[in-house]
Amino acid sequence: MTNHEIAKILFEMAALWDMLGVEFKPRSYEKAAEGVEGHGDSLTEAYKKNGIKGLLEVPGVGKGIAGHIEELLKTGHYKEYEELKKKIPVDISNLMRVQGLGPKNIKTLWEKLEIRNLDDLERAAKAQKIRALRQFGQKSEEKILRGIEFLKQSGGRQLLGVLLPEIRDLEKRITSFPEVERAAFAGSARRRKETVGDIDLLAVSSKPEAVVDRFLALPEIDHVYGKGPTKINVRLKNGVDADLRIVPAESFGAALCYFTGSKDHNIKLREIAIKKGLKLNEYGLFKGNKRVSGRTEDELYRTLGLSYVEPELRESAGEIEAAREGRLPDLVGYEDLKGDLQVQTNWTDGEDTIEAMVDAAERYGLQYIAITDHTKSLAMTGGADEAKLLKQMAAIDQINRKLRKQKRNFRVLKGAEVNIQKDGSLDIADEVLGKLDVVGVAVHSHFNLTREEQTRRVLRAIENPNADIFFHPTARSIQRREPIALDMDEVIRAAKRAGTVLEIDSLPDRLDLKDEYIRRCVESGVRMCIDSDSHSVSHFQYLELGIGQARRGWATKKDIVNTLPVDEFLSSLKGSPQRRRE
DNA sequence: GCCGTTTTCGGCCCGACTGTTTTCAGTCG
Repeated sequence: MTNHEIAKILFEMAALWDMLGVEFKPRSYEKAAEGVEGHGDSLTEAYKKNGIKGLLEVPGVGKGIAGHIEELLKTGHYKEYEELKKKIPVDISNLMRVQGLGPKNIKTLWEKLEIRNLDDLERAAKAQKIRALRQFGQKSEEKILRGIEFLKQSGGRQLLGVLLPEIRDLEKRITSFPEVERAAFAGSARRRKETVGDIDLLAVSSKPEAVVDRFLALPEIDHVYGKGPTKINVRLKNGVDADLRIVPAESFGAALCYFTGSKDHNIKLREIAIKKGLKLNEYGLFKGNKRVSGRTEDELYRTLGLSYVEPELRESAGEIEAAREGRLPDLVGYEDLKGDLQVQTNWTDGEDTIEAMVDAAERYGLQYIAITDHTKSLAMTGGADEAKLLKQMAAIDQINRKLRKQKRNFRVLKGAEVNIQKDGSLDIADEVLGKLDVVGVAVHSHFNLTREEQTRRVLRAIENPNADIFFHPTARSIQRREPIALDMDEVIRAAKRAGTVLEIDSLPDRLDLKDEYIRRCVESGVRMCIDSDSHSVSHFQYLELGIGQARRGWATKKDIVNTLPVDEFLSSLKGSPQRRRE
């Protein structure tokens, strides 16, 4: 059973308790579901290894829910859930996805109209049966139909890398309104989560109504869900929802914090406020009616007795405690990278020449890149064999000579993205690998091996003395392909033993390693690198996403090898300098 | 049902907005 499947049942339980009017339980189940969903390790495995103790390690899961999960894993059944489902046999998870429908309304729709799923809901709404219900009306009915339509069209979250440019564009346009002093985007995009559900925007103005009017006039807006004097909620033509909130300058910090989230982080801040006899909301931190803080986030955190928490850390994952004790990490910065260690060119499946990639990387502010074209067993990309690699090395030597002559402070490293074969061996001869500056190894096939087989295969590759970096370790593709089944703790231990660097691949749909594994590497002292995996000159911009992910994993500059200047970087690789002789 | 630098019992964030209501429940973030 996957974590996702377990989490789904717990989410449904939360809704079911809500329908029954039970207090506090819903929130507990919800929190447990979130904990399970976000847990990197399979609970099935954790339970096999450590029994109920393994389950209790998940945040939000206590004795009660751990017992239910155990029952589910052991017997495939969960009695209480099945009984509640018998009482209210509806497709809760899908119905909850309709904007404006929550547990209470779903219960009413089931009791009065026997609506069980989205199809029933759509039929009833189209037949105008819903408007006749108490507490519903024509507008609710129309809203439900729009919600169903929206689900059919887009359905869910989009990749951060896809939305970020559009979010920044909106931010810029709002900033340019004459009544606006300043504007900022917040929400999960500011926390650099890998996917974004909707766009949260914040503006400072003393004329909020005028800002609302100007925002409404933007051509991007498709539909207005709701608007008030300081708040507006719309759907954009690109299919994404956006919220704009307008606050006075003295509330900007508090509003930015509130709007950035995460929700759990905010709740913890508010609890700290309560304990200090204060009240925290989006307008500021208050003692009675007196605002004591809130103009900037920095000030707000300090008043609460905390050091400033970077947005990427605000996931209620220990950052509050660390902020209280002054032991937050000094995160790797967005300007800290000096090199990029995974770059493809038109020698295989990249679009551009080595020279073009060099120019683009230099413009981006880098000092070195490794050219890492695919190798031969990845035939569809025109992967290089030994002879082609040797030829490319000669070409790179020539480019470096030219760069030196032009007095450019830039170096091209000879590398490859070497394919890991099914048995964990590499598809290029050791003798040639030994001539490269940087050897990356990667999984591009046999994604469906068992966890034991896959882990064994990957360990063999990591332990290969020629393998400097393990590229995109879990081979996931967000919203498209599941990660390969790996015992990540084993992988991290092996990387530590062998001195192999683990990569954070920055492509919008990879972001692999993901935040949770990055944090484990940081804790284990395993070094990582942040690469763009560029296949064209425009892809270096994605490095920002990888850096964001690294920050979400609490990584500092010293955890990331390509923050080093080129010579220091090269001599930090395993086996060097013996293996590499110029 | 969870959780703990005020607690192993007694709490559990806070406000905006909608739609249906004549004062508020439900949803959302």
